[in-house]
Amino acid sequence: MKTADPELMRAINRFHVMDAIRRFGPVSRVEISQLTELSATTVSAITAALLDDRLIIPLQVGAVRDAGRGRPRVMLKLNPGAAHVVGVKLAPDQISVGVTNFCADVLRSLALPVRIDRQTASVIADLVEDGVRRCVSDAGLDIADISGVCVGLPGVVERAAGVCRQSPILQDRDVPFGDDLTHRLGVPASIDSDVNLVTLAEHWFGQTRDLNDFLVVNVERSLGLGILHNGELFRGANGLSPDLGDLMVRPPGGGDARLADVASETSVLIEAEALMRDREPDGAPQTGRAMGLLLQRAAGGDKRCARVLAAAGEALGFAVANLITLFAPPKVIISGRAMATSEYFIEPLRKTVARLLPPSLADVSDIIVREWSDGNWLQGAAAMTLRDLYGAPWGTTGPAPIREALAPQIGES
Amino acid sequence: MKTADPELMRAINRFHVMDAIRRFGPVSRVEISQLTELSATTVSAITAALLDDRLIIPLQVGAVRDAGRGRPRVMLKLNPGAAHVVGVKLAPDQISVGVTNFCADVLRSLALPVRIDRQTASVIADLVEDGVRRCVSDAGLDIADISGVCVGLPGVVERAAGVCRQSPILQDRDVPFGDDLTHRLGVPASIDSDVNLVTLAEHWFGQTRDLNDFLVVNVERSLGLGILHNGELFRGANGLSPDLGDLMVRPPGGGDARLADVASETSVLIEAEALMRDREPDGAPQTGRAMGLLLQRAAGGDKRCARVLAAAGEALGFAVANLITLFAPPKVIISGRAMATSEYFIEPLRKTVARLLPPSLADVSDIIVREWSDGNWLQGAAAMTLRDLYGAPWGTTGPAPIREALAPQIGES
DNA sequence: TCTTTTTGTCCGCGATGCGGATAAAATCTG
DNA sequence: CAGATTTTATCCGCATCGCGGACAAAAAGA
Repeated sequence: MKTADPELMRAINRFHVMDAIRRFGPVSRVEISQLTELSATTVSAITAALLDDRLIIPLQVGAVRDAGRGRPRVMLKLNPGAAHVVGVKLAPDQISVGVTNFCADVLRSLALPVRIDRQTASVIADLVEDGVRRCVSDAGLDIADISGVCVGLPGVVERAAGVCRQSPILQDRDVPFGDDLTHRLGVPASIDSDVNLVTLAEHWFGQTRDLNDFLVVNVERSLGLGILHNGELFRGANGLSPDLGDLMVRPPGGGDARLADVASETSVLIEAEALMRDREPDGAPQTGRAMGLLLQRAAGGDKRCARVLAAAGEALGFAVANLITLFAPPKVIISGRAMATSEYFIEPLRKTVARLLPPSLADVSDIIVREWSDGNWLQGAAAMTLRDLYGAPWGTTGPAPIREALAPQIGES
Repeated sequence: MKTADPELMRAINRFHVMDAIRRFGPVSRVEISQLTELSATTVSAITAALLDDRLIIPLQVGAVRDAGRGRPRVMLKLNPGAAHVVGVKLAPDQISVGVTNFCADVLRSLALPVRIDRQTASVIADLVEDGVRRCVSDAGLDIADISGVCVGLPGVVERAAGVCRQSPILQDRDVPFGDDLTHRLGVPASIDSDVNLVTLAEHWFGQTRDLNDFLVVNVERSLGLGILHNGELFRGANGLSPDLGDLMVRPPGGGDARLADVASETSVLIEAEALMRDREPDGAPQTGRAMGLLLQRAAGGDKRCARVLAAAGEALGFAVANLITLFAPPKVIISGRAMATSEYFIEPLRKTVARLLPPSLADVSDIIVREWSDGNWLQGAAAMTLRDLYGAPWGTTGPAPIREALAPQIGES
């Protein structure tokens, strides 16, 4: 635990100032003062320190005249060159790497179309290392210029420990990716659930920017759940991010099933395989291709194809209704590339949620659909690292845990 | 938002000191210093202020010799008389009221066996008001001595607003119980989900005292869920506490059902009614009586009765498995009076959880069963109010919300 | 009685935030 | 064009806080 001392005070206020500058673009000191409710004096002191550290810079482009008399405001903004970070996204069929500056602008990105499902963790780490080095070099930077790396991957990830407990793209469990990459690259590397990255990206850059509570449900080959609660990413105890695919549902047919086996793209494709094969006899089609075909057929009036998508939507809707019951978020964002944006999937989902939600929660949540590009993911990964560089000091003032060494001693007295 | 100023610093540290004194009974200043990691100087200053406010008192009973030389430690403890609070629990068939002191010791309690299911909110408020006044008077106190009142009731409660959104014991929705009672009694009154009270009681007084993350599942006439996350009660966005009974499940028979209609005592009794009636022809038996009978028959080897209990346990186990997947709590506490403690209910629950949990989470959660008395609930209600009196300063340093008045102004500039 | 040991308090330092005065830099006015 | 006005940013002095070290207090042991 961190005790509350002047240093913490400053850390908190400095973060507030940084946060205001980040969120409200070029902004003057007075505005920061109003936004943060800090005194002008304090803002001045903190911005002076930030300027001194080169974390922010004044915007002097023609001095945006703000149509009033008086001394003109000096607009401050993040210094794009203050730091560079690397974001990596591991997906079953692709590794995406991107270098961003301090504003999370993607300077250079790189996509390696590799089927990593069947690779060992060590091989994957090799690929990631190469990708990162290559991408950094392509961006005209040296690896020493990089302040941090964040890797997003599906599954259950314990960010604090840098360990991936379990993932659909890794055969092993408890893979210490964080330390491994830190060691390989000589740069602090962290890992997190891919959905957490997209959740943070949504919070920092998306339309949900000013919303402090929302859920992100990511539907791709696997299912992910990101929870923003009170402006912070929600993690279970131990810092484990939950895996939506591990939730259990009972399909109408009976029995128990993991949600991932019912409502993910992978499961839908398996389900649809028979339907597809009857007109496409050349074996199991490629994933991306097959999903396109399925959506196309559903749109073309193929009832059976539509039914497969609807079943997945209903299963996910069931889970989403329960999540809304638990978290009551004002917004639920369904994201994904192909299936997630199809009306044949979304409409049944919406209907199911509406049907199952208790009356008292009927109107609290908007369900919106958002398609994400690789750039968004990389921005999320960047944001995750940048958040540390900004020095967010939260989670440090909780009640003290009982330290084992001390507890018995007190019991005796 | 609260800015980080010296005042906040002091508030945080003072709370840490109060928390240490509360949790570790009579404790000396050095020990507080070690527990909180605050300097001896700071602890001395804060305890001096607390002593001055009469919130704590030195324990001078014979000066507990701690078997060492040197200046003897002055043990400090909470001043029981520093404040008095009232806790109220509303259950379908009973109103419990208790007066506690600053240490959450129940000084006097009172149980009104009233079937409040069918009463209007106004009548219930009348009953509560009378009960509180009576109990306070019985304790030899005046209503003016009471620092706060907290009412726990099942359902969806928005504590911050003092409104009960929806409850199985109230026909109306959005009942503003908080303001109503505050006005009636002239004492700050708050309401909360009953299971939140028991969760806080567990955290403050139970065996889970030093655990910062756990779930409480309360099984009585209705189903409740309390979540302790990071040492704080978890509430959904809007401060709504989730209602476990509103979670949806699919019973093996097919269709959708609210968990409350499958796994609560009420639902089990309805299910079992037919079985019971065949030997007990005198109409629907009393609730408490009927559950006893059901458990007795199950223990006596009645397979059908056991099956009814097992079905409820399995349904709840299904939900608990999903909750563990989401929150990964080290402990899950199943609490309740009758059914919750029966092996015929718990064993199927445990088995279901074990069967459904993903391998990566198989060992993270202990499921333990705890029977709660009225006293425990009242302590929880007391703790909820006392927490405010201690001045816990959390949740005040989050990122600033965009204030509507200011946001457009910034957009223009 | 004197030493040793442990506990609690006092003093001075540095850091922080804040309010008010002051400087800075523009427009408006005559 | 010079002074008044207005708005912004900074400087100064003050109060509060936490902390480290010196110091007092209170007991047991030598």
